[in-house]
Order: sequence, then structure tokens, then C-alpha cells
Amino acid sequence: MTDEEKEKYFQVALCSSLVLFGFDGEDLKILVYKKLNEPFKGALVLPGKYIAPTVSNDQAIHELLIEKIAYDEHQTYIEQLKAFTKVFRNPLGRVVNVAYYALVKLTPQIEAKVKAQGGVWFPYDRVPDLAFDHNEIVKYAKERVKRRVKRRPVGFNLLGDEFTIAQLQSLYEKALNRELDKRNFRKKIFNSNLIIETGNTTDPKQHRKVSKLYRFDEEKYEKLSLKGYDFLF
Amino acid sequence: MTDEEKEKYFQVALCSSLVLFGFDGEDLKILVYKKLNEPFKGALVLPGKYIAPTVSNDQAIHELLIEKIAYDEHQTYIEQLKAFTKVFRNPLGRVVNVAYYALVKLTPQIEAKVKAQGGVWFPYDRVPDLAFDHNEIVKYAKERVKRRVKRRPVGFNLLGDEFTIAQLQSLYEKALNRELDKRNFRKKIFNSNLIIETGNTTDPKQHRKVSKLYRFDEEKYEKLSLKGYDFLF
DNA sequence: ACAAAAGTGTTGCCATTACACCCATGT
DNA sequence: ACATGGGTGTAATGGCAACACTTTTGT
Repeated sequence: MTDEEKEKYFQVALCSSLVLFGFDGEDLKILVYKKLNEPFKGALVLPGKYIAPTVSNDQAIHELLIEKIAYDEHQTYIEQLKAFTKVFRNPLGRVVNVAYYALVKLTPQIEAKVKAQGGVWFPYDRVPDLAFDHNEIVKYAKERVKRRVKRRPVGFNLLGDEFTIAQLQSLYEKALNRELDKRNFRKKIFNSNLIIETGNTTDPKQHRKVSKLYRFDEEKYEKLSLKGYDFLF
Repeated sequence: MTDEEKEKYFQVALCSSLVLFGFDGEDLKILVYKKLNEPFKGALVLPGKYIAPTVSNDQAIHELLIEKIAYDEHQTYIEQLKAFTKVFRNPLGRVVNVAYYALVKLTPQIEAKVKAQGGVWFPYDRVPDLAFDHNEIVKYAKERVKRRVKRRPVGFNLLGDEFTIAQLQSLYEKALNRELDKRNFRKKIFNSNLIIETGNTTDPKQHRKVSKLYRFDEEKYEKLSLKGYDFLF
């Protein structure tokens, strides 16, 4: 490549936006910020940042998650969605947005951090209009999550170490956007053998009736997924 | 964004590589070129090109397909795979590769053009070592195609307007990398109702026995896919 | 007493799998 | 005559969907 060509091509900027899904045991939400500077100052956008040529995307997303939610690496599922590349998607110049999504269980710590940063959670199916092409990114992310949830147990990343079957079902209903039969749901989940009773129960003070707590059997899943195992749903 | 920041961030180059799958009615192949200039001169690579800041990715992929295979737009399925973004994937600097794959039916015209351009087809499961991170891209593309073929009738893009059930089955066997039962395959295909007899048959001079030709019912598929219909396999 | 949420089985249906032979034609 | 490839049916199995009541406990 000639120097001339180098000058011609090495003029693009790289950024990443993140569609962050959070589940609090009841509702599934998406994180949004109000933009503080131009362009589109004041508009709602996904969390994101520009990436310098020497910084890896992984590093950038990692930083973004630390800044915005003080996350726990081991409890977070992160995956690239795809690149959004339209020529005029950003008024500053050609900016390629390599978008990601992540799944986290909401904890009081995260809630506090988000509040401090000025972030707002919107319910999964009531995300307002966003600037840039971020509506499109959210739409794409929701479809991806729906597919993933159907075929792999990624949903477990949205729950804590322990959870009730009702919570798990509620999560699946939100993500798939339809109601599921309680008995059939239990059957499927228990038949998969990917869930273990922890022996603990919910706090009797919080609910009418206590219920059993379970955890995800990661080891068993690792073994199965090596064989190309498809989860269910 | 300050001018200083602009200078810092707008220094990345954008390129696209294409994993081109071709089917000739018998075998599924992937297109590869020998690199003519540095870096990695002489090594095998996927077809690809750098993208100027003012050019859209769609435009670039379109040009690439015209250059390499003189393709027919309407008979080609194209989809973005994802962005490959590693910092040191290219020795010239930070180059983000937004990779695509495409499916084409091989015709004598395409074969001739490819030959003229110095391209080489390798069988689906015998692609040799490639330069850059192109091995990784091919691997990713194969997985994507496998999934797509399972759930949507994209496979039909690899066949012509008319095809025999045997050709269709052969394609599915190659893409899914396993053998399928002839009777069960026909049952599934016909039950889907997405295939129509054209009334024509294969040329009796080419085979021992003539066989019926079919075509894909696009209209019916459009209707079904609006309802979130999942194909089969 | 009643409201709220946890937990539990059966049945019918449909999709998937496994499996073997006949027919038409070109050599 | 035989080799090649097209075309056809059935039975067993397993997963999925539809469906209603009892139990516990806080108010």
C-alpha cells in the first residue's frame, strides 16, 4: 500500500455502543443515557465510547462497563452484535460502530452506580427513541438475545447465583415476549438437568410462601456444549 | 469532540473480507485468492478490499462481487458476519475488518470470471491456511451458514431457479456436514410447502433417469416468515 | 376467610427417526 | 444383465402443548 493510499484509508473512527440488559428478578430493562455533549446533546443514547487505534475493543467494552456499572466480570455475558457502518451515521465523520450487548443481574451496587452516572433503565419493550442509529442497534440486540435465550442458557447470567423457578420463568417470558405454561416450563427446565437445588429457600418474610432456590450447573453445561448440545425453547 | 480528539480517533482503516460460498449442484466450495502485494505477498487470503471513508460497506461488497465473480444481484444472498477488530491483525495499522459472507450458485460465467481473476475454489471442509486472521473468519462463516441453513431457506440461494431434490439434499448434507435420509428429507421438504414443481425435468441425456425439477416458493416464504416462522432442520 | 404464589400429572398430537425395495434408463 | 440414481410408506418414539387443582402462609 502506498503512502497516498494509507492517507486515504486510515481516516475512519471506531466506536462501540453497548446494549446492556439488566434483570432485577422481575423486570428486564435496558440502560440508556442522556448525551452531555454535541452532537445530539441532550438526546438519549446507548452507553458507548470512541476507541483509540491502540486500544482493543475488549478493553474498551471492559472500561465502559466499569465506568457505567462497576460490574463483576464473571457474572456478565458479553457478545459482539455486529458492525454498524453507514457512511453518515455520525455527523463528525465516518465512524464505524461495533456494537455489543451484555447481560447482568441487577444488584443494589449496580443500581447505585448507574444512578450516580445519570443512567436510566427502560423496560425491555418500552425503550424510547434514541439518537444516531441506536434504535436499530437496540432492535438488533433484542432479536439476538431472543435467539440466544432460546438455544443457550445465557439467561442464567441475568440471574444471581441462586434463583427461583418463577424468576427464571419470568425472565424467559420477558425475553421471548410471550407467556409460558408453568408446568411445562418446569418440566423442560428439570429435564435439561442443568439446574441444581441449592437446598436454600427464599426468605419467608418476603413472600406468602417460601420457594426453593436453584443454581445453574455450569460444569454439566460445559460438557454438553462441547458436543454441540442445543439448550431448549 | 475537540480537534485533538478527532486527530486521535480518526486514524483507523476499514476493510471488508468476503467468504464466498459456491455450489455447483454437487460440491460446496469457498473462494480464495493468492495475495499479489505486501504484506503477506503470495499467501492465500479471502477476497477483500479497503473501504474509503466515503464509501458504504454495501457499495464496497457490491464492487467486490462484480470484480471477482460478475454476480447476479438477485441470485446472491449477502449478510454481515461481524467485525474482526484485533489491534494487530494487520501490520499496516489498526484495520477493522467487517466480514461478510455470500451464497452463489456457480455458473459457467462465474467459473470463467474467477479463473480469469486468479481465484481458486476450495472444498468447504478443505480450505487451506490463510493469512491475517482469515482462518478465523472462515470458521465463523461456516458456523453461521450452518445455523442459517438450519432455520431459514437461505440454501435456496445456492441453487438455480430450478433444482432437483437430490441437489437440494446434497447441499444440505454438505452445509450441515452429515448425511440425511432420503425419504425423511423429502417428507420434510414437501411438508414445508415451500417448494413447487416446475413441471420440467432434468435433461434425459445427462442422467440415467430423468428427475423432476422444483423451485422455491418465495411468496409463501415471505408470508410465513412475517409470522416468525422457523424453517426446519 | 381469602388472596397470592408454589407446586404437581396426564393425555393427545405431531415431528422425527429408522429402515428396504422397485423403477426407469444408459451402458 | 447390471449399474446408477429416482422415487416411495410405515411403525415406534419422544418432545411439546393444553389443561386444573391443592398447599402454604400472610393479611
